[in-house]
This record gives sequence, structure tokens and C-alpha cells, in this order.
Amino acid sequence: MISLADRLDFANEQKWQKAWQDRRLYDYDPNDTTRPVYSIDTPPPFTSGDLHMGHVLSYSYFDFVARYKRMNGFNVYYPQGWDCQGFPTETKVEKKYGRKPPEEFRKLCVEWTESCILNMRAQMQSMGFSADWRYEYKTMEPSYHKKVQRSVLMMHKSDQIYRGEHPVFWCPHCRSALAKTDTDDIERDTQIHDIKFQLEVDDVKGKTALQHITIATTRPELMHACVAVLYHPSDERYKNLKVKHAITALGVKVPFKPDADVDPAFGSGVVMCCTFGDKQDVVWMYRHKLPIIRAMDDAGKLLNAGELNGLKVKEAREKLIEKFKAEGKLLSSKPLHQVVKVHDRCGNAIEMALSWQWFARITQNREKIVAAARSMKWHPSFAISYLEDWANYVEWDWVISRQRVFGTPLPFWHCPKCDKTVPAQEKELPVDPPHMPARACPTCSTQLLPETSTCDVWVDSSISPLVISKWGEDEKFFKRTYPASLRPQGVEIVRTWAFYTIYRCNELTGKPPFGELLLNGNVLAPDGKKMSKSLGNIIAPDKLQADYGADAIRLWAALSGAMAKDRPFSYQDIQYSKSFLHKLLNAGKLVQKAIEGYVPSAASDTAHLRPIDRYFLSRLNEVVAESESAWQEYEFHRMTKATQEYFWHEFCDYYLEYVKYRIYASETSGAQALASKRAAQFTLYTIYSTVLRLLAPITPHSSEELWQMFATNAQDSVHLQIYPTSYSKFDAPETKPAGLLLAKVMAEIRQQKAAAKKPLNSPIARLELGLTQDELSSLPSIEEEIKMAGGVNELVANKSNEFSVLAEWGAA
RNA sequence: GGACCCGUGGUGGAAUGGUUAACACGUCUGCCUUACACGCAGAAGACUGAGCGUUCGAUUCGCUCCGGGUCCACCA
Repeated sequence: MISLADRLDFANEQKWQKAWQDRRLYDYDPNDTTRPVYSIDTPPPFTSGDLHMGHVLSYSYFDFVARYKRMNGFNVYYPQGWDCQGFPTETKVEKKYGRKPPEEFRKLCVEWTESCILNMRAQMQSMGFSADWRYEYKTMEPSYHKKVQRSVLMMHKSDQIYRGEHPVFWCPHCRSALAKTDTDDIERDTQIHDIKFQLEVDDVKGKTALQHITIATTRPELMHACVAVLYHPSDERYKNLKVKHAITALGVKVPFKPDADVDPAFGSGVVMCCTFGDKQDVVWMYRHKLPIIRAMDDAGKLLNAGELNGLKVKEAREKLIEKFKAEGKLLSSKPLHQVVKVHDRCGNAIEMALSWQWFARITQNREKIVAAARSMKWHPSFAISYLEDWANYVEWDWVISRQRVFGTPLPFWHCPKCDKTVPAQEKELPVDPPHMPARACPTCSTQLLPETSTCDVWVDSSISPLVISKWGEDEKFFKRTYPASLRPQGVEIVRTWAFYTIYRCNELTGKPPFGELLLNGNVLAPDGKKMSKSLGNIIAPDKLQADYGADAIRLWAALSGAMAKDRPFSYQDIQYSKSFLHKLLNAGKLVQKAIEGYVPSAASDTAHLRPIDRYFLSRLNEVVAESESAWQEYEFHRMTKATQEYFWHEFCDYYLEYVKYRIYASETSGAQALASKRAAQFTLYTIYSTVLRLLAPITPHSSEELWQMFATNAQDSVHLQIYPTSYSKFDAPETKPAGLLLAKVMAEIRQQKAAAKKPLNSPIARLELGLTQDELSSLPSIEEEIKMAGGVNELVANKSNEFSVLAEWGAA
């Protein structure tokens, strides 16, 4: 007999993880054409160095699915990748090593990232996640760059990607473009100035008249870049006026237009639109197709501002205010509390600056993207609304270029003379234009300028379904694994990862990238707030694992309620999970002892099943059916809950007590008792082994450890078994009244023993039951259980309208 | 400000257009019953955020309000 572990602890989990790896249980077989393929486009986590609870939750979810599908006969393809590039890594590396030349810096970034991966991979493995590591990918690898660059070239060829001049967040201090994530919002006090403009209006006589108008601004120094004056379309003051144009305080004629984004209640209700004060100005610029005036240079010094050229913002503002005051154009100045964006690293205010960037055409593809998204199944269904809202809202195209070092180089050259863009050849990929020999323009032979920008990290990650399916590399592999069967991911990146992936993969292959999406929410701290370093409420998975084990954490994840909802981490829930596993182990010990030497033989054993056996098998069948429907909708908590309730509070609390007397029967007990024993053994065996299989995807280590009592050889594994399906032969609805009555009587017996402060095994001399006619007819089939499990010597039943149980203890 | 999600016993959280609204943790009372005291048996504890409406009937459907959360936007 194989002895079970004394405890289901960390050491056992590691033992099994190693065993599964050695036995290659997670291997996808690309040559197997008999089993259907199930491919999972797993999220590549950003290589920060540590997994957090959000990772643990979401990775548990799709590991459940992967294991479940394997047990259902699928050829599961479950690769795991890493999202390596981006600003946070650059920041960390720069902090550690200081500024370095680009090539050396890149090397340090790679080194740092590799060390992060080493740790995170070990964490994933220790959670029992069943990825096939032979297909691991890293977005910083040349092979990955090659695919990204190929996708970019193809989209450039189909005119989905273009180069254009566009305002971006710019730090004049660091002279660098920034992503929104590189910015912080700070509050500060400033002045808002009312300044006199003029309107040229057609009056009633058809003549042109001048009319004063007041605009309010906090940025008068940008007035030289003012390209329009805007008012709200319902503004009574202007909606019926025939305005030719507005004239700024600098005497420049600009259009006067209605726009719903103008707040009629703020300031003077009229706003000057400059290129550029803030993001709203950019929105207006595109919406009204306004010309662009470059307001300042890279260092934040004014341009195109006449006598103010070369001045810094602050100096220019002071000078201009003086000038307007002198000219009588400054009507008033009031204090204003405002929020401004600053660069998170240097703390300086950010400007919008015009620069040449690369873009992808998402605005003209809204409908197409939404249609592709709708062709997939979303769990839960409301999550698709995040994507639809975003698609409808997006104002301008996706800026895919970043001025960074640690990223995928954009594979382009540019001719300074004829303005031609020259893409790299597909056969030379991957390329790094700035570090390659000079090349000449095919049209004018001028030496081309290499593109120095890198790709936005979402450009990398938005082709993950193509990368894992060996797109453009292995057609056979691709056909089997693309589209991915499942895309699991966090709800917070629907607008980025899901959106960009659907857009790009659909453009590149003509096929939507996934069959189904499974959305998960975030894990909050026990206090209900977001986990954050500053609040000091972070729960580290490592620590949790040392205290509770991977299976308890996985069980907690499975029970963590509905999809795509945030939920606080709860120690009481994980404590329950741990207790359950303990129960599973102890019941396993009893079952193992009970079935010692038993060889299953359904035919002969089922013939001697007692009604109570059939009742519990029937209940098992109901649980299996519940599990089947729950898996269809990825409702892990429903499936797990049903199994746990049945196992603990029906099977353990009742059935095990009912059958103890039968399994204690020995050779001398007679043929009938032995037949009954074998029927009990059959039932114990069936129920317990089924529960282990039901739970195997959720608690792989514990299930495997306990499965060993049924193992026929050293290679046997619960994960190689077929997942339980309902078995109509076990249905026995006719046993239900007896099963319920027995539980009711036993509960009453226990209650009376408790009330009398007697141990549960204390004997009852005489038990008198008051039962209805229906109950009386069920009684004979369970009389034996009442007597044996209740310790009842003499059992008497009378007909009664009211259920009653009277226990007489007899002489002590 | 916009979109979406949520508001159920002390805590965390299921479920349902209709008899006493799961379950877990915690609390209280017993019980060391040869699998388990990380256990067993009991018990207490909820007018299901507030108000309207639909309905024979709502905690479940609709509206309004209050409160919480997430994402997005944010003010010239």
C-alpha cells in the first residue's frame, strides 16, 4: 500500500511539480492530429521581478482551464511569455547603474530582465501552473523583434501604419517624449486672466462691425499659437451672431466656432484654442482641422512668437501680461487652483509638443474592431462594453512610437530630401536601423536617416496570439493554434491589450485572434483598497504560499466569486481552503483503510448496494452534472463549491459514519455482511476517486497525492484521468426520501446526545420515532443505518403527523 | 464629468419573481466519538443601502436617490 503524506504541505507540492515536469505531462504535441487542440493566449506578465496576487488569481484561472481541458482529451497548448520592454525597466536600470550609452544600457536592461524572469518563472512553477515551457517567449528577444517588425512592415504596406506630425507629451527639461504613464498629476495655484478679444460680425445692415469678447486663459504666453476661438453651441450670446472671425489680443484673425466641449460656465464661457496648451487643444485641433503653429521648441522656449521668441514660458507670460495691461486688454486676473501634469521623474510641468511619430489607424477601424470583438465569446458578457465604449470614444490614432532605448526598433529609414519612408526588407529582419550601415535613398540617393524610435510596448504584446502560433514561420503549427481558443486577461487592459490585439491580428491575418475571452478582476487588500506600497497593504504570494500552500491559494482563487470583479483578499477564505484540504487528506486516510485489498468490480458490487449507497451515488451524479454546466461558463466557484459542500457536509459528515460498521466486517461476519462491505467499498471508492478528479484542475497537488491510493503503477497520475461526467446508471431519485429521512433522524439523535452532554458514540437503549405514513414506508431501507450509526439498540416507530424522536439512554 | 460594476447577518460572500435567504470566518454551548480538535454536534445573529413603480407576490425586474469601486476624461 502506498502511504499518503501526513500533511499536504509545501514539500509535497514541490515533489509533484518536479514529477509532472519529468513526466512531461504539460507537453503540447504539435504532431498529434487525433486530439482537438486547445490553445491559450496567456498574458505575458511585465517582468517586474515578482508575481503579485493579481497574477496569482488570473494565472490560476486559466491553469484550471488548461488542466480541465487536458482531462477532457484536448491537446492543450499553453505557452508562457514575458513582456520585457518598457520604461519601468529603463528607470530601474538607470537607478542602479546610472546613464550609459544606448548599447551598453540595453545590455544591462536585458540582464536585469533575465534575473526578473528567473524569479517569476520559479514562482509560477511553485504555484503548479502547467505551462509548456518549451514554448516560452520574451518580447526582448531577436526572434520576437523579428515578428513585431514583420507585422509593422505589413501594416505599413497596407497603409495601417503611417508617419505623421503629432502632438505628444513632452518634457522640456528632459527633452523627451513621454507616455501618459510617465506623468503625474499635481495640484497648484495659478492665475486665470480675462483678456479682451474682438469679433468681426455682420450686423443687420450687412455691414461689418467689431464687437468685444472676453476669453479666459491661464496660458496667455501661448496666444501666438492661437488658431481658433470656441464657444458652446447653445450659448445665447453667440449662437445667432453671424461672426466672420475672431481677432486675438495680438491682432490675429482666427475662426470662431461652436464646440460642445466648451463649458459655458467656466471663465468667460469662451476659450482660445492654441497648439498646444493641453490635450483638449489637441482634440479641438483635430476636430476642427485647425492649422498647427509650433508654440515652443524642445527646450520649452517660445517659437513663432515674434519679439517673445526664445523666452521661457514664465518670462514670456510676465512680459505679455504687462503688455496687455498697458494696452487695456487685460480685464482681470484671478487666482485659480488647477491640476497640471508633470514628468514623474523630474517633476517639471509637461507641455504638448509637436513631433514626428508613427501611428496606427485605429480611428477608421472602429466598426471593424468592434465587429471582430463581437464575434468572440466574452466571459462575463458585460466586459465587451469596455472595448465598445473605448472604440467609440477614441479621438485619434494610436501613437506606436516611443523615444526609448529598451524596445523593439521601428524598421524604417527616412529620406531627409525627398521625404520618402524606406522600410526594411523582410529577409533582413530583425533590424536595428541606428546601428546598421548607412543606406541610400532609392529615389534620390541621399543618405537615409535611420528611425531611432522604438515601438510602444503594446505593439509588442498585441501580436502574442501570432507569436505563440508561429505565424509566418510554421504554417501547419499556425493553422492548429490560431485563433487561440482562449484569451484570459485582466479587465483593466481590455482597452489596451485586448483592443490592440484584436485590431492588429485581425488586420494581419483576416481572422479574429480568439474564440473566447475570460476576464478577471483585481485582488484588493483585505481592507478593500487597492494594494499599494504606500499603503503598506501588499500581500506577497510567496509568504502566503509558505503559510498555506499553493493548493489552498488556488482553491481560494477558485472560490473568489464572479469574473471580472475586484475582490478583497481574505485570510478567512484561504483558511477555509486549507481546512478543506486537511479534511480531504483525513477522509482519504479513512477511505484508503476502508478499501484496502478491494478490487473494484462494478458488476458484482453494485448488486449489493444498499439504498443509502445509491442515494449518495445519485447525489454525486448531481454534483458532477452541476460541475459540467459550471465549467461551460468558467464558473469555477460554482463547481468548486458544489463539490466541497457535497464532499465535506454530506459524504464526510454522514456517509462515512453510516458505513463504518460495514467496512469493519471481517471474514467471520458472514457472506451477507461481506457483500455489504464490498458494496460500501465500491461506493467509497467511486465517490472519493470522483471527487479527486473533479478537484484535480483546482488543487492538482493534493489530488495527485491522494490519487496515489488508487494508482496501479508509478506512472499513474490523476491528471491523466478522464474528467468525471455524469453517469445515468447512478441516478436513483427514488432513494431521496430515505436519504433525507436518515439525515433528519441522525441530526436529531446527535442533537439529543449533545443536549444530554453525551459523546456521539454513546448507546441509545431505545429510540422511538414519530413518522408520517410516507416516512414510515422509507424507514425499513434505513433502519440498519439508524441502529448501527446511531448506536440504537431498540428502534420503535409510530405513525404521527409530527416528526418526533425520543431517545432513552437506559441504565448507565 | 462619462461608461461600467457593486451595495445581502460582526466580516467575506452565494442564490432566487413566490414556503424558515446558502456557505465560510468569527461568536456562544457541548463533545478528545478508533480519518481529522486545522475536528464533530448544536445555537445565536439579516426587516437582502433608501424611496417609488411593475406584479397576486420582489431581495431578485424598472426608475430616482444615497454610498462604494474600476476604467476613461478633466478644464481653457
